[in-house]
Amino acid sequence: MDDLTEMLKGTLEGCVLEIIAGEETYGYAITRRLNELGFTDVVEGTVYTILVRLERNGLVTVAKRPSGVGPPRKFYALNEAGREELARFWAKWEYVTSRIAKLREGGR
Amino acid sequence: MDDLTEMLKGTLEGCVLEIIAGEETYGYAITRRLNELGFTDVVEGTVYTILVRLERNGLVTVAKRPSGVGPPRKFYALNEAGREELARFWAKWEYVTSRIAKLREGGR
DNA sequence: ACTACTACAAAGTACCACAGAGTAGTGGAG
DNA sequence: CTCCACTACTCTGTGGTACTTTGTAGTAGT
Repeated sequence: MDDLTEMLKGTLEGCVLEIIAGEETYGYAITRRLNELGFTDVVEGTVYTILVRLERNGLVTVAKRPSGVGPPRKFYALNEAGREELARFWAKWEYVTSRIAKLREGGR
Repeated sequence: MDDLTEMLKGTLEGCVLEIIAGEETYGYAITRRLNELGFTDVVEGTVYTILVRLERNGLVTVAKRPSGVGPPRKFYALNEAGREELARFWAKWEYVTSRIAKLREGGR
């Protein structure tokens, strides 16, 4: 699928949040997960900026742990604020998708 | 619904395209239509920049007509390239929404 | 050494928001 | 009759945010 960049604005952060909500994980693995899911063009650099933002906004807790196969990993987990933000994200997502569905079917 | 700005990036243009595909229309009316649909914060300025872009990219044809209740309106209609772009937009939209649905249900 | 794994920073781009200016017609106050 | 207010309508400049690109750099196993 060609360039999804613009369409991912504002949603990629929510996706990362959802992935972290599922399990405590780290940047590199999150990137791989997104790639698997079909967001093949997402690279580490993108994910790290999102993670930095999440941390700055106090939505996640961070723990550094040795990896055994490379440099230490920084594991991220959602805190309460993060779960609330995730809920808000899904609410917005549903709102937007429902309006667009309506538009598409020519709804009034 | 609070700030949808970021989530609309990359989709608003497609919405405008879809509206124009439905009927030949003009900027002000498109804005009102989007507002009705639930995108209440979208303002004229935003729509005009999109229309300028569509025209520059050769996706629409333009016709200026007197209005009777104000300055002349610029009516936009999709051309063949515009219809193709719209089809690509929906394909991307379906792709993204399906991947996100998968992510949400914890799909592998 | 080489490769895979992992984190990060800087510069660039695209899209939308905000705010304001400017044009055209209508209806009402004086 | 003129001026003003109001609505409809278009256009432009500035700015913010998020994602991309590109590159650096460090750790550990083969």
